[in-house]
Amino acid sequence: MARPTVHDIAREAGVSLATVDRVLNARPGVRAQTVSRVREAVERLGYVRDTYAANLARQRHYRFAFVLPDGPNQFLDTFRAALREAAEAQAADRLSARIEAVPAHDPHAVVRMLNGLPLSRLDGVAIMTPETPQVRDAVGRLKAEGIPVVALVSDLPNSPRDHFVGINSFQAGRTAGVLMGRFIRSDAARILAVTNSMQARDSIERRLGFDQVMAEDFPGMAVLPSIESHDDPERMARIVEEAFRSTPDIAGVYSMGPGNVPLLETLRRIGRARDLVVVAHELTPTTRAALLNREVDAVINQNVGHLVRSALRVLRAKCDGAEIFEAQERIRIDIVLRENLP
Amino acid sequence: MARPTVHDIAREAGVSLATVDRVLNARPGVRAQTVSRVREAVERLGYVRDTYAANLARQRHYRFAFVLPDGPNQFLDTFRAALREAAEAQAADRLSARIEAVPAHDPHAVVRMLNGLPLSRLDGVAIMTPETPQVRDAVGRLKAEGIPVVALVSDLPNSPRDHFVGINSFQAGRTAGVLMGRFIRSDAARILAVTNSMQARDSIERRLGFDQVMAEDFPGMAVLPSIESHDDPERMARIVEEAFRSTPDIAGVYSMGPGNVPLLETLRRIGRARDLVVVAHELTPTTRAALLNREVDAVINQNVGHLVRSALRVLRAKCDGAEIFEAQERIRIDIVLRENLP
DNA sequence: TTGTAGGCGTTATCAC
DNA sequence: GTGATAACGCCTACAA
Repeated sequence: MARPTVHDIAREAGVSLATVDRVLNARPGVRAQTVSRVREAVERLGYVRDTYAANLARQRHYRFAFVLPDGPNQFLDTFRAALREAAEAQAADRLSARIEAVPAHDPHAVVRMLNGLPLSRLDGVAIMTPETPQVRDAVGRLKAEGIPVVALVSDLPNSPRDHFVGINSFQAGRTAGVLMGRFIRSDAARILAVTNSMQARDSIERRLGFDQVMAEDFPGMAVLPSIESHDDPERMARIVEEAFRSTPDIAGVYSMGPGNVPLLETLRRIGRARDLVVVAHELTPTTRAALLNREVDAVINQNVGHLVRSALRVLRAKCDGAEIFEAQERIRIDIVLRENLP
Repeated sequence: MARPTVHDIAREAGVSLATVDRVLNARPGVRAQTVSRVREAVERLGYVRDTYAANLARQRHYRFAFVLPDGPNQFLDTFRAALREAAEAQAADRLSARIEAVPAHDPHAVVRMLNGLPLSRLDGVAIMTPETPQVRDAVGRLKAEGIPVVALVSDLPNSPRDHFVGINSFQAGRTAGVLMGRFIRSDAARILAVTNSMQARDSIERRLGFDQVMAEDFPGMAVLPSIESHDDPERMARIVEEAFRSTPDIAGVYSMGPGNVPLLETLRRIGRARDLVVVAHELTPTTRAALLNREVDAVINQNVGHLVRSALRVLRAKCDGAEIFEAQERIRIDIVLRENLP
């Protein structure tokens, strides 16, 4: 009636505990015949290993490093908060997650950080950074040392990372596009696309998806060339004002990157904050407030809690050599409107 | 450097293991002074209980029953599949979840089931059923026996259930409403609202939310009185055809309940499947296919995986007398379009 | 190739 | 009130 243990298997198979353990953990030094005797007993009794006991005996612990860009960014703030919270909640489960901050926009700093990680006291690494050849190599070195690596939010597709935790930017852009097209109540319209930098692959892919939907489903609408703030609020104000001056019939704004604070301020200043359809990415205090006061119409979001928990689960699974449960790890593209704001 | 254990606490506080355990588990029979000595040691060393070891020593296991309506329903099918999957994945963590099927639309059967549950072999119950006074009493009896109870998908707000796992139907209706209003490209339109039964509280609340948004934000649109299929496909066909005959200028259909298969078949038959804005609830094989072929424009969804995992986590927490992590347990109202289909 | 004995960190059952 | 001591189920030296 009660769950069978290794003792039951041992008795059933007529061998000792150690032999059962060797078979269960696929260790060498057991005769093929004995192996199958044990396997049969496992099968017959319906044995499932007790992970609590196993982890206890193994003295297993998971020490992870999260290499994240530093600097002021509301998305990153909420992400870091979610990570700290999750790490704290799982401390009792022998998990620790350190945040390793790296100056944003400094690819060399990321590489230095990755190469300087204390490999002997580390069981996995999560990295949020744009891909460069040097980053790729650094990931390769970590993998060569046997350390699991996951890419976070921004994929490193040409590196040997084990897994990507995040959403497909192209699909996210398509989702933004269809909302823009359907929310604008006229068939012909001009749309302004804004980001910090079109160097970032995220922005490129989002724009690609956005344009694709526009071309397919809203042929009367035209998306203007992307304007770039380079993370400079004053530049943002200038280029947005300029765009509205030279193209007054803009009906929608697609904010592909960060910088929603200066963007919305500028729209407010020029008196266009309420009559436009605005679609932005990432739910932050700013976009949340803007949804509530109807300055932003839709936010395309990736839930930071999910990102964090998924990264932790995947790293754990990779450490244990366990399968990951794909369906659970797929990060959804959330559409957040004023009405379904969490 | 390594994590402190109860042994370290005992040494630090100058007491024995047993005393430390008594303090940690708030058991009686320890002098107040000794208690604070131990507490201080815990504080000083930063001790956190190892859940693996604790669960092992306690021989803790979690046996849950899920009381679910039987009968053909795509949402329930996906829900049951998700439950089986989650239960299997957590079998190694000493969790078992049985599904107790109950004839749908038979309140007495639910009550009989609840009253007949083997209380001595049960650590928690999740219930998906409409609220009736008898159900309320049955939940009361379970609680009186000390068994944690969660309501699933459909809340039992007047019962002493510990927690509700699901979404707010009113908000879900508002979300459907705003999508309908914004997706219809004219300012004046008639909208057909369909469900199986307006007896169900879910449908009532969804309709309420839907109407509220319509009145507030789309004053030119009119929602027709809800039509009810009573779970009869032929009746569904008849009433929908009739509605379109008597009101040909319908521009949108809001499907509040189950029955999307006969609804879509009927729309197809009368040649209206592609020119309407259709908003439905719950992502199922039918609504998924309809999103892909553009017969349905938006689906309001509650992720079954989340529902299941949340219910399991909450029941576990209640068994352990632990706090639940609210943010993680809030089920989101997912908006699913063709573009962000998972 | 197989078995024995002890330990992982916590809890529970005894004595004192 | 308090303290030894033996589980819990699994893993791992080391011995045979």
